[in-house]
Amino acid sequence: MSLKIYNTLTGKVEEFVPLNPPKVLIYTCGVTVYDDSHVGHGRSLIVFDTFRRFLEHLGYEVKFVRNFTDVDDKIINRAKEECTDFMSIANRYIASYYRDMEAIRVRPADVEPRVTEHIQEIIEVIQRLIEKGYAYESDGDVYFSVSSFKDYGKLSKRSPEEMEAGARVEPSEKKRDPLDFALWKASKAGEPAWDSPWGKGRPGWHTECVAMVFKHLGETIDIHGGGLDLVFPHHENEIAQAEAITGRPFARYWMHNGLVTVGGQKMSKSLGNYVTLKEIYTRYHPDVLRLLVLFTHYRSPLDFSWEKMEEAKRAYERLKGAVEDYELLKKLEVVEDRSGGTHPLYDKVKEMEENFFGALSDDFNTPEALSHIFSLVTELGRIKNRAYREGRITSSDLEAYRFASESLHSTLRKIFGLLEDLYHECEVRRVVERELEPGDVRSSELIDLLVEVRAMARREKQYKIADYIRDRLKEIGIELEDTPAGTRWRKV
RNA sequence: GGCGACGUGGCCGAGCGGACUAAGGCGGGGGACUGCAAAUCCCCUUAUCGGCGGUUCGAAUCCGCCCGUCGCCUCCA
Repeated sequence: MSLKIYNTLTGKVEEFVPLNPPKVLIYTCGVTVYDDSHVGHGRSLIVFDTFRRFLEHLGYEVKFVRNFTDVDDKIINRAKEECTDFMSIANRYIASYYRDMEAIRVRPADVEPRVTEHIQEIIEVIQRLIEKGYAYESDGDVYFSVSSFKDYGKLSKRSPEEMEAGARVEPSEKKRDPLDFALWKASKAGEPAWDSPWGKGRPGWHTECVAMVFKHLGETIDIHGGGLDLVFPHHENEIAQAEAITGRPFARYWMHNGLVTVGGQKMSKSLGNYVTLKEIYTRYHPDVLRLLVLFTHYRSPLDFSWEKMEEAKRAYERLKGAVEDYELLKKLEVVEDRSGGTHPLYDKVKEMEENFFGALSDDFNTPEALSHIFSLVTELGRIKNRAYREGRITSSDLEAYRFASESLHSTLRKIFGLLEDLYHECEVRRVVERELEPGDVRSSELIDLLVEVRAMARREKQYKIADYIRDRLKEIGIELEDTPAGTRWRKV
């Protein structure tokens, strides 16, 4: 089955053919570390993390690089506000980023380069551009000459003439042309600075990605990804620099995820309408966010709301329940049945897997893939329903359930990064909520005790007492569920 | 102003020329199960796809115009 993905460069869905299979080289633009990451960053991170997992599943040897921009205006400004140096700001938010990624289960990239560790490589890229006549020095700055690169605008589909007409470009006496962009900026007093052939300064934003790609991946990579808002000017400028130097395609496929909006407007720092990842995972299991992201096609806009988080949470609980309920079903009385023949569920599993991977192969259609997941979840529910009615389960139903739920779990975990901590949830949640719930272990024993007492009351048909216990537990966030195999409880 | 995207049931959201009598999720109603709940299942809510006009044997899917929403053009995932 061939993989098809939409390529921003051509504007078409194309068959994905890596340059040197089975290797696949991917680069995505990471975050600028001057503040906590929000849901907008999270979406992009989750999308590409999931896509990478899918490529690995297909048998590709993926080398994945995602950078940190650890020196730029915003970091410097933040440092000034706090009367500290830019490096401690960067380090603080890199640490914060790693906490977030661990919580939302975005795997680290194979290489996570930092700009400040690649100054020499950046300078070399700039020097090569000057040598080839694509860049010029001007009073300690270095600019890329947009008019010297004929393909400029091919990614964002706009021509330099149109942009001039738009006339919203930054004016500067140092630039020969208003469209030219900075590769190197002479540093002002008190700002971080590195020695260069053009004097003390620091790199402009657009060069770092080119230098890092060249160093860690090579001159042509398979996939370059990032948020839709990076298409212009950032990615356009990357292409200009890289292809001016090599004369060869920089990235064969450009993938851009749609933006996260709030009430229809882009989630961003400047609008102040952002929700940090930390807010998300202190209120919800991190899988809920992953599910929310995967419920929308990666190229469509995703309008964030807490209502949607609630919806995703319900869906998440259904998924989780389908996988977990095997533990419950096997506690029921199992009746042997030798009716023979294969259980119909095995075919359903096969069908689900084929449809699931088929959907992902068609421009990474995660919503459709999830629809196939849920059709299997419904099949599992049918078995549960039958078992609950009869108070027992046939051995073939139980075995089929085990097979199907394991297959479901393994697919969700490996590809979507969901339900990774199913059987260790208490521990993982305690890590996440460490400060919030120090006494969790003790209270779980107490809850077990109350559940026991309630069971006794029920046996005596003392329903008022039994219901009182259940209602009071619910008030403190513990929900009880009576099953043919006994009562279980969960936090809500 | 320039360039681009989007508008599908109560809400969200796939589908992008013929198996669409339009996936899936969430919500609401009814039923099965339950001491009552919860979980699970079944049924209903549930669609002619922003509007108008074209192309085609055939359009939610292609083209044109209009209306509406958003993005990029300045740092942004």
